[in-house]
Amino acid sequence: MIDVARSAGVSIATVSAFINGTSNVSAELTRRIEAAISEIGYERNAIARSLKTGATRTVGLMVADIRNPFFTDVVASIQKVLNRAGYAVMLCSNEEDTAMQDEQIKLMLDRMVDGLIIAPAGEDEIMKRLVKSTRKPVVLLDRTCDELDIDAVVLDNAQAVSDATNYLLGLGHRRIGYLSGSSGKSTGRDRLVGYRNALAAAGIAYEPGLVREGNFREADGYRAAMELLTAPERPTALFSANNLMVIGAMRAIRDMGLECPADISVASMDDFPWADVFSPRLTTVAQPVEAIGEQAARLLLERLNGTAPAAPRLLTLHGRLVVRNSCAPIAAGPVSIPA
Amino acid sequence: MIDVARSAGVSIATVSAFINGTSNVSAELTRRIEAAISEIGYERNAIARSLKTGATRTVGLMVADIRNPFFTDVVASIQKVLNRAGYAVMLCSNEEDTAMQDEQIKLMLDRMVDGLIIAPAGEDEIMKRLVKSTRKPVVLLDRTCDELDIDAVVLDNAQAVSDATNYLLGLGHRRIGYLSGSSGKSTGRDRLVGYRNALAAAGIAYEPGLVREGNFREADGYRAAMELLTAPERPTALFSANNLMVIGAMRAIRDMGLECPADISVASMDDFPWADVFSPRLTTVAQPVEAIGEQAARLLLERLNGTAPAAPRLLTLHGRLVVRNSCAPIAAGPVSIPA
DNA sequence: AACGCTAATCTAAACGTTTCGGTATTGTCA
DNA sequence: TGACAATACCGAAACGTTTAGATTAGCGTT
Repeated sequence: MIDVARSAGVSIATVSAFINGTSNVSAELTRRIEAAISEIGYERNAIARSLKTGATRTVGLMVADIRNPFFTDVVASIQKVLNRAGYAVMLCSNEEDTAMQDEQIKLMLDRMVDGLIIAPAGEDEIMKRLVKSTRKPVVLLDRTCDELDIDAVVLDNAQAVSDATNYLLGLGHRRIGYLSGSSGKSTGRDRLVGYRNALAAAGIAYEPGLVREGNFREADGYRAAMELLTAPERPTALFSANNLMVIGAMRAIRDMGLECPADISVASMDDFPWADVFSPRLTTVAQPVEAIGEQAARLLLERLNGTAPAAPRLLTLHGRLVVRNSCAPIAAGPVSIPA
Repeated sequence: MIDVARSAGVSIATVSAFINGTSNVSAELTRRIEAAISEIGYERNAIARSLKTGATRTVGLMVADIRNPFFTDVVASIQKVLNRAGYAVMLCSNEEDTAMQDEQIKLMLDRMVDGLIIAPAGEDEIMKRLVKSTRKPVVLLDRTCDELDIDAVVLDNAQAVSDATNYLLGLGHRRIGYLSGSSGKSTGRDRLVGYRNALAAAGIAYEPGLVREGNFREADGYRAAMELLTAPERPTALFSANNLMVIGAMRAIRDMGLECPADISVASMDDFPWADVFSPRLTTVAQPVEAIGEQAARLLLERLNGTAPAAPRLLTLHGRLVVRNSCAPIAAGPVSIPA
């Protein structure tokens, strides 16, 4: 910039004013500056600018698992609105691990991002301290966090799972195995609540033996489903608290030589783009992924622009049960024991 | 830092030396500086540091489609090795679109990333000029680019598709529909070469009418498959040049009321984690996603460390045909016409 | 006691912007 | 014609580091 100023025979303050449109500069100087810029091939140094202005126009985005199509969709959506607003996004994944999570948050904060959108892997103290002590706006994605009074956008998880459970109940299922997410995450807890609520409303006793906790990964789903399938009294249906675990569950079903839905019904949180072309065509509750991303980005943008109210906002979106053919009706009465 | 220096009664140069371990500082001053740091809660400003050192310890990563599980896996792998080396990654997606691609590259370069890993959406001039004119190291991922003599890691695409085509040929298929990727990308071209090579080696004439070009997205696969399936003489097998298009193809097959593999065989590039638990269990050629990511990250890291040879390196990894049950053998002879 | 050498510390100049306050220059109006 | 305001431009001080080179102190030699 100093070279441009010299070449155009003006001060650097004028060049800066021209570039940023901060104040009027005469036609004559505009011409000379433009000429100098294109001759020199000048490009503004964003680092120096950031140092002076204190903003990087970059936001950090931490998801819980970058390989999970749910998060991928949300990332794409967030990306779109943030880019349109002139922000770049620094992405990372905590791999559903709190230690990793702390590291990643530090990494981003250290890069001086202007704000953060995070899907917490858990509610550990370090992470809480980190987000409480930073002065940058943070919005929670997919999962809330106790003690953190900040913007968040989540699904009405209890309702979503309740809907799915009711559907299974409606088909006559009474022993519904539940592959739960980690109780260390709000999604894990809230979804379980939905299951219990639906059971309670139907007057069915909650049976802890039908619930297995995992950490939302495929391997967890496999293990959990295996335990349920090899138990003395096998459930007639399985509900998985997320998309990755249901794949593990299907693998377990296959390995046990069972057929879905003939031998066991399966339903799950989170939809797949391929769900209605491969068999069994899974019944799922689809999340409004696009909207979740848009809203999270919007909340953050409003904080960054200072157009947000002081009070934290909690946005709750709604899932949609997509019935396909992975659940079969069951004969009335208690569990049918094959002859 | 200036406050820390004042509080510890030393110069800022000494504080800097202590923090960076640049030179020895006495036990006494170390103690005082540490005390001052923790008292003040000082954290180094990475922006100022970058301004001075000219490095951000951030690398830009542009994939072609962030929703494509292939890229997601590669991203996760790159992320892992880059983070371990102390780099953050700024991720974006060009959505298989060259205009978007130019924008994204500018966005990242503007953020002063130290290097770039990109999966080009195409070989447009702007993009070439951009990467030629930047002084930052760039490595190409998944796709090469004419006229760009830089590091790249790709699959042996011709071989991969050739293997799959041979498999289909071995089952007796003679009319193999090919859902091609865009000819504007090296993957699109190289994979088609593999198909033609296999056909040629088997002494089968290449029939352009059996090939439809798409842009690697699900909708393209649907459209392309539909065209092939509604043609007067329908192919007995379909090969899709990538994972997203094969889903579209399966949708088309379903919409046409056909069964796979009974009515038509299907195989595809790129594996899915769920491929062997949902039916039809797709036969695919799996890419070594983890290795691709690792190698790309390694190439870049070596450039950043200055430990790379001057000459550009081209790494070619190999795919692996995973046979499942989406392809059926066909009766010998020409296409069987149902009575 | 003077000297040189090494190690520890400091001073001050960058890095490339933005921005505050000031100075010409011009135009307006009494 | 002189005072005043508005406009266009500039000088220089930040922003928070790193780092080359200067200074100082300590210590062994002679």
